[in-house]
Amino acid sequence: MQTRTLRFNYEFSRIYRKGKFAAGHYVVVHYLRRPGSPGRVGVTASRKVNGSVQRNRVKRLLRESYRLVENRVQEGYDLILVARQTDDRPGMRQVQTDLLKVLRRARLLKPEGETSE
RNA sequence: UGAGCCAGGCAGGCAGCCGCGGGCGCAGUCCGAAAGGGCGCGCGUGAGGAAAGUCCGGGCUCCACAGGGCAGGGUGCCGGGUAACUCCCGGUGAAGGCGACUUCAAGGAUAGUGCAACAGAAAUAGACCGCCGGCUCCGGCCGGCAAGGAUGGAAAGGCGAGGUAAGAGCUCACCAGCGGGCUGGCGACAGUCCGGCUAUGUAAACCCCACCUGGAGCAACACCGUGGAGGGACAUCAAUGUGGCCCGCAUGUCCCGGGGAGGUGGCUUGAGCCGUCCGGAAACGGUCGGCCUAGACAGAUGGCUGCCAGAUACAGGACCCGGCUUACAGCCUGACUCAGUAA
RNA sequence: GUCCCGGUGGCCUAACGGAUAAGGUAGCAGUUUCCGGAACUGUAGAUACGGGUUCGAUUCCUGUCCGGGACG
Repeated sequence: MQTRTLRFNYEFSRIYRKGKFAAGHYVVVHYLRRPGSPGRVGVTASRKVNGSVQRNRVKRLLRESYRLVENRVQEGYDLILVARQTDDRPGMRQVQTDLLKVLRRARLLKPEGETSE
């Protein structure tokens, strides 16, 4: 993964506090502009997602979804992808389309070249 | 064939491509004075039977501690296993089941104290109805009895016979319980004989007896530790600020101890796993041989495709072991029981 | 992750091992009023779940589930 991962709690806190967010059905994206940086990302699951198996599962799906669309994301942003608690257990396609929808709404995708993929 | 019961085991597999954590190797590039670090390539490795609940027991680490006792907590039939246990194995007794089998905190109620509501005459203590005898003014009174009725979870052993005015272990047989002897057993206990003649329940109520027991927990603990706060030393009025000037104070340099953020260790070779043989009824122990099998710190196992007939439960390590308990789709293997049918 | 508390009607609190589980508030119905409120009367509604000890369990023991707290 070219993008570096967020590591410390204060980094998460600053993005939650100062950044903006956009929510979908399965995922919430918090983002904060950070000029001059290649961009970093952190993946988390809501505490309401019951069971470590479910939490880790949705985090894996989110990581994989992000990896597949990584090169289409605007640079210079810190992102946090938060998995939400839902009644169903989402599959890969659902998470990926939801993530794309949210990123597009937050205008975090690169303007052109995305249709070529 | 159906129903059941017990023990053990598996927990989707294979292939291709992309991706992730740890390890080893390679040498290219970038950063750095260096040590080293980032990016890259290759090889190999990478969650469970419960990893869970945190209910017990240990290892390990730190703190406390001369020795002994009390208090508090725990355990509680017997023998064995184990590092240890509230666990496991075997046995005894009791309860349940036609049975295979299952379940049991299963010491002591003549050490003492407490409690036992309501009902009932009476709850550890006796006479309401009643039965029998006597008296009678026919209302009942006196005495005997504890078999029957009624209440209750429990009513002074049970049941039968004798006996009696009616009754009663009053007497006798059997059974239960209590005490003692003998036999078997390491023991719990079992069998048998004798005796006296009967003792409510509750100790997961206080308690008594026997045995065990310091406290905390890897976010323990150890090391490094920018800055900042504190203390000390030096320097020297040379410089700056305060001040009319000196002393002093702050700024300067060095040291000290404690140590927040962060980093490193602890961190995986261990009461380890697999197999052979031996001892043992078993749990388990021993000999020999082989193997190395996650160590993360926003926290690694995922995605796509194909095949296997179909389907994929409960669920993810966080210092490590031994147990218990709880959750769980679909199966496999073996022993046994009952019912039906056939031979 | 480690350690520690708690669970009673919709909500807030009571209940030496002995009831038909008590009270306040909210709900419903009625009385009162022209109507509403207040007041008065009545009424329904609960021991988180399972097992055990006991004659008898909200209480004692045990196992689950749920909620909360401390450290971080």
